[in-house]
Amino acid sequence: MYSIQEVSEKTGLSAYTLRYYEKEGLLSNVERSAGGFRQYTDEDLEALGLICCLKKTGMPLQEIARFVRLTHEGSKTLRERVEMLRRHRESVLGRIDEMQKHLEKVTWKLNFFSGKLRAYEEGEKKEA
Amino acid sequence: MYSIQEVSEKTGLSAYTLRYYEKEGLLSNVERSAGGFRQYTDEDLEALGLICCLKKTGMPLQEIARFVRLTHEGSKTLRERVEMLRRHRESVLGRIDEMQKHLEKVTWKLNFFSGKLRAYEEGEKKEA
DNA sequence: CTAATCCTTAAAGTTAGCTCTAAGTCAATG
DNA sequence: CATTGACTTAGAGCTAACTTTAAGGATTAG
Repeated sequence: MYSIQEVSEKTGLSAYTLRYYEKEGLLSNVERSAGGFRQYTDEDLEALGLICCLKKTGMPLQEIARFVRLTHEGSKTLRERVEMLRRHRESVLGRIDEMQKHLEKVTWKLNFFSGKLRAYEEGEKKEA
Repeated sequence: MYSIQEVSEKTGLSAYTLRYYEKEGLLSNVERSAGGFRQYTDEDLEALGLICCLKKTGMPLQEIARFVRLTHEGSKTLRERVEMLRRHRESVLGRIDEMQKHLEKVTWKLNFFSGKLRAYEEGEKKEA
């Protein structure tokens, strides 16, 4: 059982954000202490792991919330969830691919300017 | 020479966005017709290519604007520009790497749920 | 000539994803 | 028992990157 502060440290998400996520339906059924304090279980941390993973790969919070809702509806939504993950996976693959293409251009530009810089510094040396 | 509309079509950026980018200093010295209409040259398109590339790899507009400003200041800023590109390249590499790691988890989850789905559909068949 | 396109400034509106504050109460720790 | 930290709701504020509107005027292509 972890306090909101501990989970914040473990996940890198602020306590504000954790409450916000809960409000937005990304995380549900978080247990409470007798006094009403959130008590996160290891399962919650697991779930947060998936959430962060989906978020970091660019899935919008709304869609993550939908995924979580479907999960709570049980097996009859399995097809839909698999479909969501499949599409998301495709989109991530696409974005990685795009990034790599753009990276080539960045690298090219970097080399280009590095060359210019070397030439320029040669020029400076001569002047000195 | 291309009209703003044509450039919009070529780049996928709206005319609004093109004017906005100009205002923010991402694109400068765009030529004008006698009547004041923007007339983009092939060079401008080139520059837009780099801008889009940097943007798509996650560089904030402010930083792109800085890069463009430095470019206009000539060779004495070469070192700084090379440094910017070098750092940006590193950050892109890092993000691609992170994405790939997260992708593995997505793939794993997808396979996991696919398995569950198959089992579930088997169950359905038996019932029918 | 006329319809379609472009121009301007200034500012408001939008979306996503937080981030923080207020105001007041309650719980846990030493 | 005092201090620290958590709780609530509701709403304001923030950043980035647009997007749109308003209002009026000028230009260009066919």
